Amino acid sequence: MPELPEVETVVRELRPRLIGRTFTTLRVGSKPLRKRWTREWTRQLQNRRVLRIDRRGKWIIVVLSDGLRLLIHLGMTGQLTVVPADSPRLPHTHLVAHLNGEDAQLRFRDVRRFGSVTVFSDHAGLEEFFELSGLGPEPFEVENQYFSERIQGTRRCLKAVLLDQRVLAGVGNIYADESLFQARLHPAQLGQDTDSRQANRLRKAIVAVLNRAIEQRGSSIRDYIGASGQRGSYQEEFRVYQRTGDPCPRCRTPIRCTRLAGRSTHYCPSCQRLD
DNA sequence: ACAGGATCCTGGGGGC
DNA sequence: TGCCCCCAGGATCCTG
Repeated sequence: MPELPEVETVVRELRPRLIGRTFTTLRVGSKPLRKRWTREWTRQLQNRRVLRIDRRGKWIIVVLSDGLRLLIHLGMTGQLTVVPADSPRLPHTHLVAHLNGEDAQLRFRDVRRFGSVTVFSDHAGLEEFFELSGLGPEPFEVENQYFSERIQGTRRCLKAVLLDQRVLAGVGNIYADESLFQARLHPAQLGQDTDSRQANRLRKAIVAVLNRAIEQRGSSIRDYIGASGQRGSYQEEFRVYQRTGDPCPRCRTPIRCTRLAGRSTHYCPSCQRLD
């Protein structure tokens, strides 16, 4: 569910609520997430203090004392919130970490359990994990040449390339569609048929769309909420995503929906031509 | 090597 | 109202 803007919003809202505080008691649910929880992780996290919170693509990194790293992925329906300890515990809450000081808890809730929570002993261990998964660069730091080469070097369609976390880290189904619309590129266009001018346009569109979405604290379609429990509002600015049949905001042609790379894909058949 | 499809899981909505 | 099917913001494994 959550893509880069949603994850960035969670991280920004976690920082003032978590940094400087210590995990005291940890409670773990019985149902497994993508990675099964170990007793060792509970032991490691106990009495560790939160020093910093970072984001890499759709990953949340909680840096704790003694180099420990708590790595979290929200999957499709993950929610990471800091709430008063006495607030009702909702169903599908898989991890509760009690915080010292004020009576608050960090909670991880995930209905579909596509999310994951993992612990790494140090910076090197986490970097090795990212290395192994081939996680690509942050969209904001990408150079034109790198992006063009990655796009032109594949026979996959642009939609599939944007969803590939090894090319860019953080773009998902919503922002892929919105960025392709902004760049006026057809989602089914093949990477190898894309010239560098178009690739550059796409790169710029991605950055602009992501930045605007972050300003709006991400998109809340159904499950997504930030660390404070607040919803995002970028869904009100969707121009193609989930707007099948609506008039294109540029040319009034009805927005079309098709299936690409196994995902529903929204585009304007008139503004986004396949050449 | 690469691309596309199936899979993991739960809940909500539409059609009958 | 009930049932069945399809769909959903993601990542990973398998197949051809």
